[in-house]
Amino acid sequence: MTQPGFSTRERILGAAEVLFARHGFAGASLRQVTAGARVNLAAVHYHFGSKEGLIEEVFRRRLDQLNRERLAALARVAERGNASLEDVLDAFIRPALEQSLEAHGGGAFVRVLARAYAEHDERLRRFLSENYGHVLREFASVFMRLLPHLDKERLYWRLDIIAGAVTYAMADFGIVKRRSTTSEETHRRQAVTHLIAFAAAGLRA
Amino acid sequence: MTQPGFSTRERILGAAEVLFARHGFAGASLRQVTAGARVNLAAVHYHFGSKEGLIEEVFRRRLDQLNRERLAALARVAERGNASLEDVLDAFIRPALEQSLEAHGGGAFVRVLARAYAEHDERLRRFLSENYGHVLREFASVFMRLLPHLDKERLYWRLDIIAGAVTYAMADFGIVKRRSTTSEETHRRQAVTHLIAFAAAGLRA
DNA sequence: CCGCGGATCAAACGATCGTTTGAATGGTAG
DNA sequence: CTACCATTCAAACGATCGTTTGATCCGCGG
Repeated sequence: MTQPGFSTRERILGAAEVLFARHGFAGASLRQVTAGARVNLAAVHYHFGSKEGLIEEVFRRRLDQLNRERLAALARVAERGNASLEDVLDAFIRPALEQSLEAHGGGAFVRVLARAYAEHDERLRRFLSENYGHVLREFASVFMRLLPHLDKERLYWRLDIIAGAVTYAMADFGIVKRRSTTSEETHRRQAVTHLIAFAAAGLRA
Repeated sequence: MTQPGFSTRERILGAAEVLFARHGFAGASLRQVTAGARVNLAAVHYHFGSKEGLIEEVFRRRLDQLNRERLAALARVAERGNASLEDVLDAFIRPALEQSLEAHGGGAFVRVLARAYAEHDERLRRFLSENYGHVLREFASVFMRLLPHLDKERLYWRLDIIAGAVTYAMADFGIVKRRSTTSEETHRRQAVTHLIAFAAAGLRA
């Protein structure tokens, strides 16, 4: 992604994603980004206007794809008719897993996303809510049908808890140390399996 | 905490905690910190040696107290003999809640802690592991006794998931918007109640 | 009374930050 | 070939960063 064969724009986005994941939005400088992407410093402002514009584009690119896949997976599950709780959770979580396993540093974005939560930035929250709020609402309505005994407030609380756990687990922030004999891919896949089982039990309680 | 009546050292720690929570470790400058604490810029280096030293002391001060209270709560639960899963979870989570409700900006530290996870900094992780790893091990062994059907690997995965959920919920990163009629204290207390119920169900699965 | 030392202060250090400028580059339409 | 326009480039802008310096303050023991 940061190598020749990709456009200047794509190389900047790729390098920014990795460096934002590693050092944070304030901690990663545009000079580090442009050095990593092997492009001129001014290219960032030419293509994205500002550092803030670059940050937003890093989000937009990945989240557009991620939420398209989530809605597609949800639709696939819903039309089968006999969807289980685990199926719906899988439709939400697995696309994030698959993206994190993509070739060109896909694993970095889940950490950028976790950073964004920690940033607690109001502008960013509004951006996320406006562009991707409908995805969450769609999942919530399906959960509501599957858990008729659960009142709305309880459901929202639990989905919130799950969202936090997913973010945390996918970003590999945990204390469970990956064994050197286990690949990063296997580790992430195990995390998803445990997450789904745990979340389903918590929702059914 | 940032007001007269507290020592220079305490005022710096208080202001730093709030600003690190709001803007991150890289995003909050020492000039902002010393301005907020109403002390001279050089006071940071006089009392803490460097910005890194200040960050470590912000952690040490709160975590020492937090984990002392966690172990005390665990001991209180254990000696009663008939401890439930919910009791043990409460011993882990409630001290964090109580600290977040303390008078002098206690709510800031849980967000600083969440930032630290996101930072993914190896030095900081080692610092946390060396100083507070024994607390986690102690809780794990109690959970192991209460959940004899659960193998060690599964237990560790689930505790990891819970730790993530707790961190995110206490830091108020969620999408559940607090109603204007609900105080921040009530909101946090509700979060803990839902967390414990959810986590207990997930562990029993 | 003096003088020592911890604490605080204003001021400046060089480095690095995001951003801007204006010129060079190179492909393409007329 | 010429003219144009999107792109890339080196260089510099002022602002702000963490850190250091040396002077100044002030309470306390001798």
